[in-house]
Amino acid sequence: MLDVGQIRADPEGTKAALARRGEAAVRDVDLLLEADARRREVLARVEAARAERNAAAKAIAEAKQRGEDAAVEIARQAELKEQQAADEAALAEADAAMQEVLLRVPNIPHPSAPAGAAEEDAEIVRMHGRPPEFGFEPRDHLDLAGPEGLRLIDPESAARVSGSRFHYLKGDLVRLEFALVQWGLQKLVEKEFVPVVPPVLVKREAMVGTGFFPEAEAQVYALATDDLYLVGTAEVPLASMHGGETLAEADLPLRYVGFSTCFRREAGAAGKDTRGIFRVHQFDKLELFAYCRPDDSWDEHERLLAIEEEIAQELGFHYQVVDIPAGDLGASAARKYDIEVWLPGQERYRELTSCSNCTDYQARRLNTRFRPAGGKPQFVHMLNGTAITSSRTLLALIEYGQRADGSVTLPEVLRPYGAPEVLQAPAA
RNA sequence: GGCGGGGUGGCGGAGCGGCCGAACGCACCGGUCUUGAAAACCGGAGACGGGGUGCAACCUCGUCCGUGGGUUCGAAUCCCACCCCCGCCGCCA
Repeated sequence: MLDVGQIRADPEGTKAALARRGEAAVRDVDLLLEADARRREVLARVEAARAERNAAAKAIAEAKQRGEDAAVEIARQAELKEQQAADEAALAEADAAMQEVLLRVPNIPHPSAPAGAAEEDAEIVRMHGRPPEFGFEPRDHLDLAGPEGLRLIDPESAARVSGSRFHYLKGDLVRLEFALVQWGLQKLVEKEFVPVVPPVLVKREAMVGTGFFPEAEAQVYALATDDLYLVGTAEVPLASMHGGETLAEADLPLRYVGFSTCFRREAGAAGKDTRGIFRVHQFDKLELFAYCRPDDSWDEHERLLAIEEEIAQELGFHYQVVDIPAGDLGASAARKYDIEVWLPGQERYRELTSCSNCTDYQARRLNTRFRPAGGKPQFVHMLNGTAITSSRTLLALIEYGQRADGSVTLPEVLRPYGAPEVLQAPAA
């Protein structure tokens, strides 16, 4: 959520900045300013009326103290209340109108975020490595590990049990997932991230607070009977964890690494990426999350990206870092980097991880602040980034480790954490 | 799931329907005293929003005692719903 005071102070600047996201956001700023003006106009009247009634109530109290009869004042009070009712209702209406628009307006993109709205407008920041050479025609992860291969990924049974875009992960791939998680966790704990297993069912407030609602409501599974929502990322509970709190400045930055299962409806993705486990309804993820002082957030953003790159490099991936264009940013992000890994099976770069600076957008919605030395409380900045996923990281490892005979070897670094040297087909 | 108790400022904890934005204690900030500190004493301090100002200091008004409704001229205080915490019972991976 943006700062209304800031928008009021510089409406044209705000609109110009938001125009990089598209026209809808610009129109919303106008709506917001209208609603805000209306609200303040009514508010002035309502507050004057309230002041009058407060004074009258005080007069009644004093009269009663003296043992006098206050019937006349009481009658007057009833009258004032009557007159005020319409304005109070108008105020509630104006408030609601403003809130609605305010929740919809996305974060202001950082000036350095590239122009454009399409995936292709992303700027390549840098490349690492080069595409692996196999000396044979590389296969994709489903050929290698699916029903026709090592039988470690079973989408067919899952389709019967749960529907499309679900899968069973079996045998050595499960060991690999847990090894990856342990390895990642170890690395992040060394970097002083606090591990967290958060709740994956959250209330509506958490979804709104992190900016997933209203923008991405269609992507979220809802449990109607309990009024809870399944998170698509640990970002939601990690961002909400300190909601309403005023953090101590000395505690910043707060860095967490959350492990959670993630649930995504993938509405609107019909027919897209249906092969294998690239785009699925359920996967596990190790997520980076940081709370920091506003002055530090751009450094923190680079730091999170560097960690993601370190992970990708140690796993042996060839990738490019892209800077997501303003028009393609999620509502909460001011700037976002993706790491796109080269997939031998698809012969192209695909999103592996993502890393966003949401500045104070989520903090304002969730009311998470800190008190600078001697100053007034202000909103923290929040950032999030993917460390490791059980879908795409696993997928890439399978494709990178393949050999001519269809067997798959795994990186040395994971062996101490329980990963097998070579993936074996399960007994059953 | 059933029954009972409870949510008040940074923390603890009072609070009669009007004199309560809220006693008191701790923590905090400033001052006196002291070579310095501690102690003692004196004083000050909440958040958010509107207006007076372009900002700030400051002044002023409003809102906030878990959340949302209601009763009342007037609600921290009474009523209802919801959320959360604690206890006991039941059920259970």
